[in-house]
Amino acid sequence: MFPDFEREVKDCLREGVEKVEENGDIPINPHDKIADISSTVSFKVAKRDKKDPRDVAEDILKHLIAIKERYYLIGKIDAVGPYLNFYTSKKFLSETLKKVLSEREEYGSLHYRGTILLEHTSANPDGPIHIGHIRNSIIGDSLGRILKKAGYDVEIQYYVNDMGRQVAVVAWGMERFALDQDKKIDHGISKIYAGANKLLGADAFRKEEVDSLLKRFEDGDGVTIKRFDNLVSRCLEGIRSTLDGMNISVDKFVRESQFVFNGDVNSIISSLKDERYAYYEDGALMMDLGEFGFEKDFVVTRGDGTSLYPTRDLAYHAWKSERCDRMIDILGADHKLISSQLKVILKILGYKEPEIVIFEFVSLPEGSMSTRMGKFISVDELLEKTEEQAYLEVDKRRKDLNEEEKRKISKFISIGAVRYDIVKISPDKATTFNWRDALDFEKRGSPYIQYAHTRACSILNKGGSYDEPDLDLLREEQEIKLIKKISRFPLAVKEATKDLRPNIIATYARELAEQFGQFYKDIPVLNAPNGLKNARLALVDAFRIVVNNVLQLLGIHAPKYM
RNA sequence: GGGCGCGUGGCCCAGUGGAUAAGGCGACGGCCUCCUAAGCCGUAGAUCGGGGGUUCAAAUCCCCUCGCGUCCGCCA
Repeated sequence: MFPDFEREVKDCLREGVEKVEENGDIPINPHDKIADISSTVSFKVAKRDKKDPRDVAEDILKHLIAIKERYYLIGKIDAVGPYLNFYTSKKFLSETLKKVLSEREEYGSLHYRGTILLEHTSANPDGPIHIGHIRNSIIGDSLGRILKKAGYDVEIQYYVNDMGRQVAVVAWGMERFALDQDKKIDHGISKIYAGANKLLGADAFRKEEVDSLLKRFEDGDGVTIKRFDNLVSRCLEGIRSTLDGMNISVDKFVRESQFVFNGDVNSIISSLKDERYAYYEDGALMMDLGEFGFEKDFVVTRGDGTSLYPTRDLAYHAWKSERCDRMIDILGADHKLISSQLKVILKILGYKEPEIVIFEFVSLPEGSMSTRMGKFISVDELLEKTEEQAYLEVDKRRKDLNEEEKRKISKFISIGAVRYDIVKISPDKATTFNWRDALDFEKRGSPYIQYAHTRACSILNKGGSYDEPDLDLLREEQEIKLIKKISRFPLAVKEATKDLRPNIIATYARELAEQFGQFYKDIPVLNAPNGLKNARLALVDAFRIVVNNVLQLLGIHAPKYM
């Protein structure tokens, strides 16, 4: 409903401001600090006419008042100093609730169109995913859900690096170390990978063995390919089960090697060598991207003509480019340079450019993580510990529940807590992981929002069904504030979609739950007189629907009780 | 050395051109005969790293500077 109000305010302003002969953009601010929407046009007009913006605001206000009756979602309009403030009408409030109650889980959906290929995670299959990778997965998964809500047709892809040097190192290590059968497969592989790296050290001879393994793979040697494929598939199985456990789904795992074997990489290389930016150095094909602002040249092939990861990535993006309207990649900060070079080269070749969402690193108090060194905290371990902690919290409060129920609750609380803690942080903030915060459930994170949902469910459960509510009875401050917050959900979806920032949804979810908390405290529902009770039940139901929809966008379970 | 990002109360963090800088943790003080206290209310705590500039208006834009992170040709 808020977008409709926004449109009315814009139309109304345009009409009113024309009277003072101003045509350009009409600036409005939807923030709810003071009014529901405010406008700063007065400054603009005042500057042009060299007048006091406060006088201009008064002047415009007169015109607005005269026409405002035709805008049924606008209630009060006033001018505070130079600011023109718009407030929603009573009609707006009841229309908002009607819309939520009829659209249900569709509420908040927008009408954007097109297909998007969203790539996220794409962690190398050399071990389990750790708390750095999961930031990628959570941002990507949440964004995917948000973009679907916005109306896009979204396919999630995980690009599998199945022929990189790390895979060769694991394959090499497999022959020298026994796989720990007690461990989850990706953890077992990680141990071998770290062990192999240690053994390789600076040993040139051993490194040559790894190189020749890689060469045999690229030359299409059946046995080597099978070995690589086997361990990549098994590692991926482990990664996939971790992702599943966090409500993260991937539509397609795309293997890097397919672009080498089907000739795509070679055709990219031959197109590139005909470009005027191309040159050879010691047998390696290079691209001078100086005119695009890159100091360092881009290396397309090794001296021996074999391809490098960025070149194979180019082939992957060229392939994606022909299968969608938009490509979005979620990448760690270490890919900033390479991804902007990739964009430029795709453009040179005439392909679509991906939109890149960069997130900064997650480090440990003792420094950065490294799969190669075996120095990381895995997502499996994080979930295990948070679930354990969540169990203590559940057990403390719900002695009445049986073991199975308590386990079930601890599980969705811990998944939600982890997801929320990560998604709420702006992607461009580097963070340091610490156990104290990760295991703290006494803050306004996911459990708080889930709890608001359970309270609403509990009221609805006890209140029974309601019929034909007279929504105009909802006149208390906390009722109105809650409805207004509910009305802004589509706005949050729109902003998160436009900026590709899922943390906007996380903030909205918290604000929505906070508003319900205040409502809950001040407004009795079950003990209210009949008509009012009916209307309030409808409001609680509307809140329940919206908080459920928001949690859905964050991949967090909305429980009926906890 | 260069590029990019970040710097907001003791700690974490939202806000990226407009009004009184939003929350959380921690601290202090209140609220359960009443829909789950995983809650609600209140108090203390911020020269938005520092300096200069643009603007009617700057945490937000520009320049300089300091600190941290990250990247900088045959790894991925």
